[in-house]
Amino acid sequence: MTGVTNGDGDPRRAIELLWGVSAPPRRGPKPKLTTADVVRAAVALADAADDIEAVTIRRVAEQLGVSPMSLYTYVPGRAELLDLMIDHAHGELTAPGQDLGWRAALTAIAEDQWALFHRHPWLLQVTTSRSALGPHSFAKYERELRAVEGIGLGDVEMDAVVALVTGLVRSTARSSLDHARLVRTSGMTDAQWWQRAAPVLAEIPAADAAHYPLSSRVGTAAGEAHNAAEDPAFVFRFGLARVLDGIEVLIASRTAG
Amino acid sequence: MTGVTNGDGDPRRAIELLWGVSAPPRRGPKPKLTTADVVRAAVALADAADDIEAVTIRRVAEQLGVSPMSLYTYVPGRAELLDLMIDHAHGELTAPGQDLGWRAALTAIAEDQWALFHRHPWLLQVTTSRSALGPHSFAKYERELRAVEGIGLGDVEMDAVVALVTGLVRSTARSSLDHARLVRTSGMTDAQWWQRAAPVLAEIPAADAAHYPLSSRVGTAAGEAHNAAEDPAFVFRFGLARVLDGIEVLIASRTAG
DNA sequence: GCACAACTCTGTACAACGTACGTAATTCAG
DNA sequence: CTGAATTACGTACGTTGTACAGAGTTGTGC
Repeated sequence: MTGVTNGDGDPRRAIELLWGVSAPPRRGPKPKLTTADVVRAAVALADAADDIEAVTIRRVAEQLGVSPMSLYTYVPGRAELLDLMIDHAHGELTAPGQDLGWRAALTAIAEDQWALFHRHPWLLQVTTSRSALGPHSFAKYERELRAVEGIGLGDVEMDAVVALVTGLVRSTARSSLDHARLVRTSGMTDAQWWQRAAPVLAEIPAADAAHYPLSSRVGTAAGEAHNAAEDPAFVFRFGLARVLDGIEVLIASRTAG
Repeated sequence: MTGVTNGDGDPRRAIELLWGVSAPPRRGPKPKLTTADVVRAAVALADAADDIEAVTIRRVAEQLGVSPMSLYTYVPGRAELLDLMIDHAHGELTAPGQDLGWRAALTAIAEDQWALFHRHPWLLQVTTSRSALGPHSFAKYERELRAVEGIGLGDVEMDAVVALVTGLVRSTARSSLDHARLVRTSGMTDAQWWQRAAPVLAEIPAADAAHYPLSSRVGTAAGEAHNAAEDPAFVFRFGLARVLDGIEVLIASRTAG
């Protein structure tokens, strides 16, 4: 994994690939594949392994029965392939029902994204870049804005509200998925892990519960309530309710004036 | 580009390193270094490069004037080194002032973390779960809980409120830093990138503004308001205000009952 | 029909990574 | 003084993205 992302960041090629508007070749051998084939194979690999690191040029090529270097015919590099994967996955998002009201619409959007992230956990392992402005990502933003249209917010506020809600989903889904991945790769549940960690911590005077009274009380209570050290699904729905309440306060202040 | 995972190894060794309680060696050559030296060098590298990928065993060793394999004397592996780096950085966090009230205290904590993430952007490149068990991470959680202690919330709610606020900081700071890194590595500002991307998008019928009326209107408005395609600092403070308002609604409902 | 340009596909190669392994050097307990 | 413990290091393996050069394939202009 060399950290250097090749590519001067040429928008033309990236956008053409995302929108599928590259002209078909006029000469040369018939391509064995399409860019979409490569993207689908990469998504399948990431899904199966529950890990974006499983998406290597060599493995995608192998899955497609083609030499590694051939992939560079369809995709400029690995970074751009990840961008394409993201927009591909965003195509699975759906529109909320009509005339739901902003609160129900935002809730539906948030739940939809929450589910998407759990279907494709690798989405949250990729830092999105500018070139991820494909058709499905565009449509996603448009739907999000439609949910808060005409409720008394200014344009800048609409953008911020949408960023706030989607950010909450990303943040809590990331916790959820990182945690699930950790349980899977370590082979230990939270309880099992704590069972091994607790005696070690107990030997350390500085880690005594007396030094961290709230942590030990609240941490224990939360752990027992959720049957785990953390419960991101609870934080997601709890947080969404708080955020929506907060947005309601803002709307009330706007429409009251 | 892709994420970086930290430790899932043996809890005992990991915890001993985090709390610095390993017994000094009784025989053998004097160690040239300490674990803290290694952690400091790694943090310096990550800070300087603004990238966790710069922290390679080989480079840390070079910085310390030591062979790569010697580092394994002080640290079980790269994953555990990342754990240690995180707790080390958490040591820079400060306590909010006394008797501020929950709202000011949570705001101070959020701003403190926002600043920390901007001082050490690599913190958000490492996926953290169970290993937040060092002394400074413990203290961080304790301070967060203290901010919402005694305001009428139950233990489980206190935990959720704290997770909500810190999640907001992480989410918006991540946007901010990913964006800054992108500008740096691509050498293009948002405006410059759009200047090159716009003509390409204009050639694509499906990408016409008529298909995305709200996106084009709101996106333009937000872009002009912030002088950039996105302004995570604004979303952070806007979002924090909404979240605090939402928490206030919850507190009111608790104390009213 | 033919030459050539355009295009696909592949093999080889390189630099970088984490780290397993074996070994030499150093220090202290007995 | 000997042996055990510990540090330090050189070598080596398997992995990664992808640059490069060349071979094979096809449509176009003549």
